[in-house]
Parts: sequence; C-alpha cells; structure tokens
Amino acid sequence: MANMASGNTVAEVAHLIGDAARANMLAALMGGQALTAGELARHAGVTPQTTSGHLIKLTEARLLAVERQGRHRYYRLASPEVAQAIHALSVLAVAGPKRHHPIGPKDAALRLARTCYDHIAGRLALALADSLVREGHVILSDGAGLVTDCGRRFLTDFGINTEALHARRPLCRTCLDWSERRPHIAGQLGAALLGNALEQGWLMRTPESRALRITRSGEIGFATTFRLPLNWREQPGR
Amino acid sequence: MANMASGNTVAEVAHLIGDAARANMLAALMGGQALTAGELARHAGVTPQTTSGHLIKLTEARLLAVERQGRHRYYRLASPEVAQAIHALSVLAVAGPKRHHPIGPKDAALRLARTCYDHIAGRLALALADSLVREGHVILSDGAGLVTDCGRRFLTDFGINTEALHARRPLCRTCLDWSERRPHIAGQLGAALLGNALEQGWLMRTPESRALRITRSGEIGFATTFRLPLNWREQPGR
DNA sequence: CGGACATTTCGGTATCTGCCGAAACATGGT
DNA sequence: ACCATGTTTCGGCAGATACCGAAATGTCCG
Repeated sequence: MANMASGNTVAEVAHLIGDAARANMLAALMGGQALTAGELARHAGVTPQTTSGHLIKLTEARLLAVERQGRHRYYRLASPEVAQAIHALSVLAVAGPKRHHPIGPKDAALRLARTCYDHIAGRLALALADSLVREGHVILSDGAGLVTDCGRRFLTDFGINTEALHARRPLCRTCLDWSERRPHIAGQLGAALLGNALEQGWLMRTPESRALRITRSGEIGFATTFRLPLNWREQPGR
Repeated sequence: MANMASGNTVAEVAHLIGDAARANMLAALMGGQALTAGELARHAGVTPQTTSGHLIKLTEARLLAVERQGRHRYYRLASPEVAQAIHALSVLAVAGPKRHHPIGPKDAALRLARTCYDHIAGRLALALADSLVREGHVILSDGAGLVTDCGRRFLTDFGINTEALHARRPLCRTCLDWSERRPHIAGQLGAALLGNALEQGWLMRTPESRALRITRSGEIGFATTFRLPLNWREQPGR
C-alpha cells in the first residue's frame, strides 16, 4: 500500500499508540528527554530489531522526531500535542473504578518531583502551583489558568520572559497529577518553570528515571522565592 | 482470559480506539447524543453482529455507557474525559503536514454550527467566543479561559448559574475548531451555552448529523444578546 | 401466540502484525 | 585495518482479532 507521507486518521494514530511496546516507549519519552533507540528498546522490553520497526512507524506518523548524533539516534515526542494526547489517554487508563496506586516504595523520589514531558510534576509541582495561586500570581479555574499582571512581574523577576511565551501553546495549562490527584501547572509556563529551575541548578535530571533531584540551592531557592510552607513535602495533596 | 473489571493501561485504551470501526463509532458519539447500536453500526460501516462485539468491549473498558430503552440500547461516551482523549487524538490525526479539508460541499451546515460532544462548534461558536472576549466576559489565553465577574453577571442574566458549575470539570476550556483553526469555548461553560440555546429553542439538533440548525428566534437571540457582528457567518476565521 | 425488529451469541476464516534470529549496514575508537 | 557498538533489513512464525453468516434471545405490537 502506498505510504501517504501525510494525513493520519484518528484510528491510525490510536492504533500506533495501542501497542504495549510502543506505548511504553512513548511513556518513557513523556519524561521530556530524548532517548536513543537502545534505551527505548529496554524501556519497551523488546529486542532492538523490533524496536526499530516501531520507531520507524512512530516517526513516519509524526508522533516522534529523530535526531542523529553519531551512531546514536535520539528520539523525542514530536510535539506538545502528542504529549497531550498520551496524557489524555492515561487519564482514561487510570479511571478504572478503583485502582489507587499500589504504593510506590521506590518511587518516593518520583512522588516528590519528576518531569511530566516538559514541566514539573509531583509534590513540588503542587506546592509551586499552590504558591502561585496563593500569592495571586496565577488564577486557576480547573483545567484553565491565567497569569495575572502581578504574576507577570513576579515571573519576570524570576527570570521568565512572559512576553516571549505567547506562541501557539497555552500559556498556562493544568495537568492532573499522577500520584496526587490535583492539577499542577503545565503549558508554556510549566515548561518555563522547569527550564529555569534546571538552568539555575535548583533541579537536576536523573539518568534513567523521570525523577528530579532537588539540589541544596534548590531547597533554599524554592522555599524563599515561592514562600513554600515548611511541610510542603509531606502534604499528601487534598 | 480473566476480565478485570477495572484498570486499563494506556495501551489497552488506545488499542480500543485504534480500530477503524470503533473509532468511527466514537466519532459519531462525539456529537453528544446517545445513539443505538444499529445507528452506530451504520456509522461504522459494519454489520450489527460485529458492532455488538465492539460495543461490549468499549463498554467494559468504561469508554461508553449504555442505557436500555425498550428493545434499543443507547450508547454514549462515558465521560467528558473520553471526549477529551478522542479530541486530542484527532488533533494529531489532522496534524499531518498538509491536509486542508477537501472542502465540504454538503457540510456547509456543519461548518456553520454543530455539536462537539457537549458544546457548540463551528462559526457560530467562534462568533460567540469572540463576543465573550470582546465584551470582557471571558479571558482566553489559548488553551485556558476564565470567566470574569462581569461575565458571571452576564451569564447569570442569560440563564446560566455560574455558581452551580464548579464541579470537577474546567469551567471554561478551549477546543480547537475542526473546520476553522481557532479555539472556541468548551468545558462546563460551553456545555451550559449549548444547553441553554437548545432549551430556549435557539438551536435544534438535526437527526442524523452533528449539525445544529439555528432557528428564527435563535438568529435574533444570538445577534442581540451577544452583539454579533453582521457578517459572523462569512468570517472564515483568521 | 406469531411476526417484525433490535441486539447478541457462536463458529469459522482470513488478515494483520508483533516478535525474534540471522545478518547487513553505519559509526567511532584504537 | 580491525573490532565493538548501535541500528536497520530480511524472512518466517505465531498469536490476536475483525469480519461475516447463521441462529438464538429479547422486546414490542397486534
């Protein structure tokens, strides 16, 4: 069958995501970093040959983008829209009647702070969102969010150019947290917050995980800049 | 295989949507109305037996909800989250490089006004969104939206109880329009707008289509209440 | 009860495609 | 040049499942 380089249907896109191996790869890429074909193979639990086939399909369908670097090939989600679609599906996946996560003994770090495609998730993200709302910098009405003038000044001081963000993406979106069940800040603002925190050395990515490590300066920086309550780590959410 | 009544995975959910017949059924249900198994069979282009199997799977996975009524079974999307997921996928589906819709000679009506799950889409929806923004009733920052105090009063006068809306769903979300490429108002506010318009007899559903018919009183009502510009029908968007 | 209609169950077929082993290709280091 | 590593291509197999025809079940109507 002739391969039309463009135009997928909903069914075709869903069919691509609807395979365990491919879904695992996409989930791994939800961490926001580009991964090599080999790493993705390990995440998916299949051999490199099999992985290669999957990656070709995903790339041709424009769900992934590739970048060659020496003998490696780095794959990443092709666009924020892809991340959004996967997120929307994962909401349905968890939605089954009762399935409160079987505790994460080893994902304590993940619960504290992790990446969610391009922004921060976990309790840190909730604390930041609470702070921004409490201080009147951002107004959240569930799935929607808005940066106030006061918030714009605050973020500018923090080092985020709110003027430059007005591209196609929502300035401020919320994203349901996986561990806790409250929304945190996603969208362009969420991406900018993560970017700045990494740049300032407040957060560091961890190699083989989506977990984020909070540095010593980050401890202080977050607490003072965002006036976090002392107990923000324990707060189980609600 | 043991049927776990709960807990799907992302891959399982996507796999269900990733079949042409099932995707067609879901797309048909994006109109917001409940449809019978037979109607869905026609939409999907397969026989009733085949359809039955699909519907059982979709229902067990909690993507659809059923309601028996005599010898009919009415199926509808189980939750707004399902609609959101399908919408997110359809964004990716169209995203292929170039695929501007091959004109719709017969979907002129669809372009003008149609349902999108539970809210209004089409040029009417764009005109309404423009109006709400222009009058300062709603502030949109791309994917996010917010109802102002002034807007709250306006909507209350219109017959929408904005206090009662504060459930789990976003009060105001935007949704990328399929024909035109601009966001319109979805979420609870979008649903309330559609509901009120139907109740007041400003809009009427059409039997076998997602198109909405604008009644005579609707012509006048929309134009005066929302101060629509005279040419809102022609505006091709951008 | 019997006939029309909506929906489901059962059984069998055909197709699709995910998987791996083996081997080729590509790149970088020594 | 050689080898190690990362990735792709090829070929064949096996499991999953979408499809339909035939027939059963359920529901309304007269």
